[in-house]
Order: sequence, then structure tokens, then C-alpha cells
Amino acid sequence: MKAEELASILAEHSLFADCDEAELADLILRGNFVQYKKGDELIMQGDPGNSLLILLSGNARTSMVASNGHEIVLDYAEPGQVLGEIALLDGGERTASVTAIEPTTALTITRTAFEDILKNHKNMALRLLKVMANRIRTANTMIEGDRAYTSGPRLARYLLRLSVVGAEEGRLKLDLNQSELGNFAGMSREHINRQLSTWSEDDIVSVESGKVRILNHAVLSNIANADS
Amino acid sequence: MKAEELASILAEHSLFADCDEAELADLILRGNFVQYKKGDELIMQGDPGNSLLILLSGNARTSMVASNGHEIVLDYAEPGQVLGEIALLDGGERTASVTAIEPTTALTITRTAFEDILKNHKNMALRLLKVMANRIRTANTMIEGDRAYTSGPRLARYLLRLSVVGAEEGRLKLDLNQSELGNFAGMSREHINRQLSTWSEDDIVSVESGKVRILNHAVLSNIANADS
DNA sequence: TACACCAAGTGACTAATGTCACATCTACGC
DNA sequence: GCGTAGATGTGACATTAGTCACTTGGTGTA
Repeated sequence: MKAEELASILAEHSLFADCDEAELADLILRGNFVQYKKGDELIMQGDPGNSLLILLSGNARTSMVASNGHEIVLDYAEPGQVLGEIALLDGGERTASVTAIEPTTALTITRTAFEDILKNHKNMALRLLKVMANRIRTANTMIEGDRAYTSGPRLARYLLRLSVVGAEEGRLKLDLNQSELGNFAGMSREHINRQLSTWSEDDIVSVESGKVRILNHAVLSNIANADS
Repeated sequence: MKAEELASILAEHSLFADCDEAELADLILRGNFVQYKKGDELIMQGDPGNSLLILLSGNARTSMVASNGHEIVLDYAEPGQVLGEIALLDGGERTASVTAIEPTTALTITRTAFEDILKNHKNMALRLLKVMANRIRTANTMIEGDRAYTSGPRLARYLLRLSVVGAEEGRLKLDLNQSELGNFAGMSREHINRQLSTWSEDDIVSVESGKVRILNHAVLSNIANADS
């Protein structure tokens, strides 16, 4: 991939949006372009975290496996997303894995390169801080939702999180199968299935050939904030 | 409170540990010293977030109330802890409240002051990034624990989180009553009570006059990672 | 001391979900 | 078209933890 192409991809995303050409060039020069096949792990839980990566194309799943084998999906990453910055910053192990769910490309940046870039481009740190603030917000919302609501509102919330704002016909960002949806929303596949069937009878969602669509965004939002 | 005193308190904490005197003076000059009584809210959920604060003395509870009234305790803050930085950074509303659980003092810093400080002291941003990385790690661990484990291991985890490393006789950082423990660990007061009773029979914890102590740290850690 | 209050202990019941065990369906390669 | 694997649909049942309704205990104060 040519540097110009990389630059234009980077510039599309808020973290790098107002970098000037020199900054982008710096990033690309110091970074390492990598390609992954579907199923490859970009980051592996338990590894030392000595690099960070920026997803350039494709989609990936951030998930962790608890000591009892339970798998939890924390998030899905889109192009532009910065990944692996936590371990890089605090020097700890990677707490989660990131797996490509389709062919994916990323720019990996080592700790030293990253520190140089932070040092040379002072706005970068502030922008990263914002990105991380947002992550904490999302995580807290996730904790709140998991704790306070029963399965219905919870699934509604996760579906809404996967929904695209102006998407035609309520299509989701990703077409997850019911097992994945279960790992994301924290409920069993069977329960997901039953809940979706109920909603589909009321035309709140539709389920066709395994693809969920949101038919009635408003009602689903109400459910997401329901009392129970 | 005198500036020197403030400076020495600040310097104790990692975020400000390697600030030089000028930096500390700057912080104190631009900050605003505030005292709170037990029960006062240092930060209120839903407010716009235009300032950040540094807890100087006392302890506080970070909690949020879901739309269905369910109260969730996210964390307890100790002196040195930075609070309210999320809304300050991303410009959104405060997602959680912070309440003093005892008489408390804090230094509040406005957005402009904070931005100036970040600009003038470049290490500050990197240190803040580390603090936030740690917060995300904690939040993810919380999500993992809430999702993957049943009430026993979960309560064990929250008790361990409250435990002090070298504490004599397994005393906890805070003596929470069983209702608070419930809001923290995400289970009902009654269930907390029954679980503690069981453990207390096995001498894993002791419960005396409402104060929980960890008698057998090793066993409790095992429970925290048990299969179920 | 007695009262008041709030925290803690406990039994009985209920509700919400997970688990298991299959039956179906569907897409896709041969 | 056929077979197979993986995704879905569904009933029956087991479990976990919450809820309700009390009782008991402890502490501070008039």
C-alpha cells in the first residue's frame, strides 16, 4: 500500500483528522503495515503489550476469556479504531484479544515510535485522551446496562449499539450470528433466539437468513430504557 | 490550607509525583480548594462536566443510577484519585455521581486551567493517559467478572478489590455495610448476607459488628477464580 | 433505662435465565 | 440433487438469585 493511500485512510479518522502531512508521514514511516486473514489474532490476551495498532480496513472483535472459560465480547472495532493502547500505556499484559472477523489490515506502532510521536505532536496526546475518555464511558455504560437491566432491555441496548445511524432498513454494522450476539450481550444463544422471535412477531426487528434488522428503532429504544 | 501542605499531599500521588515545585504551584494556584461533608456530592450525574477534581483527603463513592432506579457503585476513590476527567475531556455529561462517604477535601480545576497545565507540563498528559488506561483495565475486569462468574466468585473479587495489601488482620479499605456491598458487587443485600455467613463458618472471612475482614486471603482468591 | 432506628439474619416463594437435548433449516461444495 | 456442517428453533427442566416479610440485634440518645 502506498503512503498516500495510508495517509488518506488515517486522515479520515478523528484521532488523526487534523494531523498535517508531516505528522501522517511520520506515523506511516514509523509504523508497520500488516495484513490479517479472517480469524487471525491481532492482539492476544496475556501477551506483553509493546505495541499499539490502528485498524485500517476490516472489522475485528475485542474479547476476553475468563478463567472459567466464559467468553465475553467487549466490543467490535471498525477502521480508524486504535487498539491495544491500554497495555502499551500502563505496561501491563493484554487483558483482551482482538480477532479479525474478516480480512483486515492495520498499522502497528511500537512503544518507542509511539512515545516519539506523542512527544513531537502535542495535540496527539489530547486527542488520545478523548478517545480513552470515550472508552471509559462506554465501559461504564456497559456495566450499568449489565447490572441494572434484565435480558430484554440489555439485548435492545446491544442491538442499538450495533446499529448505524442513517442505515437504510435498520441494517446493523455487523451481521452477527446468534451465538456471537449472545457473547456480546451476555446471554445464552437460546435466549437470544427466543427474544428475537418475540420481537420479530411485534415487528420490532426482523430476522431473515440469520441477519437481524431493526424495524422499529423507537420502540427498541424504549425497551432499552424500560423499567425492568 | 497552605500551599506547601497541598503541594506535599499532591506530590504523594503518582500522577503528580515527579512534578517540580513550579508545576505543583501552578496546579494549586489554578485550582480551587473545596471541603465536603459526608453525603455531599462532589460530582453529579447528568451535569455538564466542566471541571475535574483531585481528591486530597477523605473517601468518596462513584456511582450511577440507571433509568429504572437501580443504583450501581462503580468504584471507591481514595486521596490522590483524579475524578471527573472523562466528561471534562470528551465534553459530555457526567455519567456518574461522586459522593463523599466521609468529610472530604478536593482540589477542583476548570477546563481552561487544566488545558493550560497539560500544555505547559508535557509529562502530565502521558501520566494521565496511564491513569486512564488503568481505569479501562479495571472496568473491563469488572465486566468480565460480572458476566462470567456467579455471585460467590464475584463477591470474592469485590472483597479482594477492597482489601489492602499488607493490612493487618485482613481489614478492608472501607467498612461498607451489606447494602453498599450489594450495590458494589451487584447482588442483593440478603444474598450478600447469606454468602458472608457461609464463608464466615469456614473462617474465610469474619463479620464482626458489621465489619468484614478477610481471614483467608488465599482461599478467597481461589474462590474468585473458581469455575462457576 | 427505654425508645427509636437502622443494620443484619432468615425462611418461603418467585422470577429470570441458563442448560440439555433434540428437531429443523440453509447454504454450499461435490 | 445430495450430503453435511453449522446455524436456528423449541420444549422441558434445573439453578441462581431476587423479593417479601419478618425477626433479631446493636447503638445512640432523650
